[in-house]
Amino acid sequence: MDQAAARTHSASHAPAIAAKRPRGRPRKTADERDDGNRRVELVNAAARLFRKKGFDATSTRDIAAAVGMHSGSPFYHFKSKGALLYAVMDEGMRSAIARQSAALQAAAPSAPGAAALLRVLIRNHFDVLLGPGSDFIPVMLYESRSITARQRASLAKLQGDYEAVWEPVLKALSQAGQIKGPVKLARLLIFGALNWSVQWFDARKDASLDDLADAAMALFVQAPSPARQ
Amino acid sequence: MDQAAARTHSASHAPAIAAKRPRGRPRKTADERDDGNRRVELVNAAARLFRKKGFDATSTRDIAAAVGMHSGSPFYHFKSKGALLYAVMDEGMRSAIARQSAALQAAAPSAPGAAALLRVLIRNHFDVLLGPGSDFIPVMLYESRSITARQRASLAKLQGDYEAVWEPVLKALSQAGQIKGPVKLARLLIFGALNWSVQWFDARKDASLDDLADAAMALFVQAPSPARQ
DNA sequence: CCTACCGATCGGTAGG
DNA sequence: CCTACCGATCGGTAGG
Repeated sequence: MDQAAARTHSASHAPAIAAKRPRGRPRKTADERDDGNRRVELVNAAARLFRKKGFDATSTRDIAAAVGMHSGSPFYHFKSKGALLYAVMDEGMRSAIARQSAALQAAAPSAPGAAALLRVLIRNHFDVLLGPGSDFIPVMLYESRSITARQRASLAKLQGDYEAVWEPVLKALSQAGQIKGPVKLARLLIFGALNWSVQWFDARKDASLDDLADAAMALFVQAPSPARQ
Repeated sequence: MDQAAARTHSASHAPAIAAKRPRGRPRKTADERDDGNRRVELVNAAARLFRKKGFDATSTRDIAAAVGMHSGSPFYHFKSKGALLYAVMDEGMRSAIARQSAALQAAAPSAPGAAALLRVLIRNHFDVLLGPGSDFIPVMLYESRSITARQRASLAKLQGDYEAVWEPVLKALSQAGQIKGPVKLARLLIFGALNWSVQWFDARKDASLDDLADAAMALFVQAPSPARQ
């Protein structure tokens, strides 16, 4: 909670005035002494650059320059470029899981059906992929070739947690005849349809994220058979 | 026709015995004098490596070594590494378009309906993405960040040709009520579902390409309404 | 297509 | 976190 509040605060005022930071102990020059925040800045800059240019095409110098550091300084915070990439992915997954839980929580009071739950999951997924500050998950999806097998295994566990929430929802819709075909393949195809939006979605043109969620629901989920129920 | 035949012939016997080539004028040492084929070998090796390791992580030395050349020699055939990437993408798209035409041609005699046509298109698309020798299109899909704007525009034209065949089919199914939601978004979501299979499909486990096509059809296309028609 | 090579860039480190 | 630096690698070229 404290952690989340600090993150929100930092994110909201950081772009405004980067010069003076009245918070924290003003010892020394009251400048450059805000330890942990530089690490966060590095991860954020890395996420943005890795997404825009790709991991291999982004140099650690690019990242350092983006946060006003000199070329060797990122290695004071991260032991390698790969560790920075992993931090982006790990943080992205943990944030996505937290946001998914929150989205479901917000929808819980109305005791929604499986279709309504899936819409919440899909809508949140589009937000995680395409919403403001959404560089982390696209990096995880498209740069996983550049992490080690051990790191990939750790992330796969988080992805399993993320997808575990979808499984009962999809299964229920499958059993109700509203999603057709093998549910395992349906899940893979649906995630593909959503994840690919990173490639073509343009927030300025195209539809809103709500339009996207509506279109996905219409395409994948059939109306419940009026005969039974 | 001649060109296509030559390509087919070359592709079919090349993997067998790479040593002696009885064809062509056996002047000189009857070795290393088969001009144009080295270019094809380079493109094939580049496609395989670009897919496996990514464009940025593949060095021109890797590609040279893969075809038994020395480090500077690929630049005798291609003026830059980027030109090699573009050749992979361009050849991949032209081949995909040709295969799509052939697949439709083969299905034509039975005068199939829109749903049957879509299945042919989807099945061929999976083959292009996941079938034997299918490195070209995945490279085009996942490495487009590394080509120039001009090259991207040329490829977009080819992709337009490829997708133009899908449009009337999807529109017909949409008008028949068998595909729900805005047809433009449906097309993007469907291509996403198919293209993402590159990330998870494992030919050894999982389903066959026919199973995949069946699952996609079941998920996207609803049974025609029995009331009307 | 090989030989020999170059300038640039990169990830990373020592030592403060 | 900066300064100064290193070894390795890379795309590309001249000149045959």
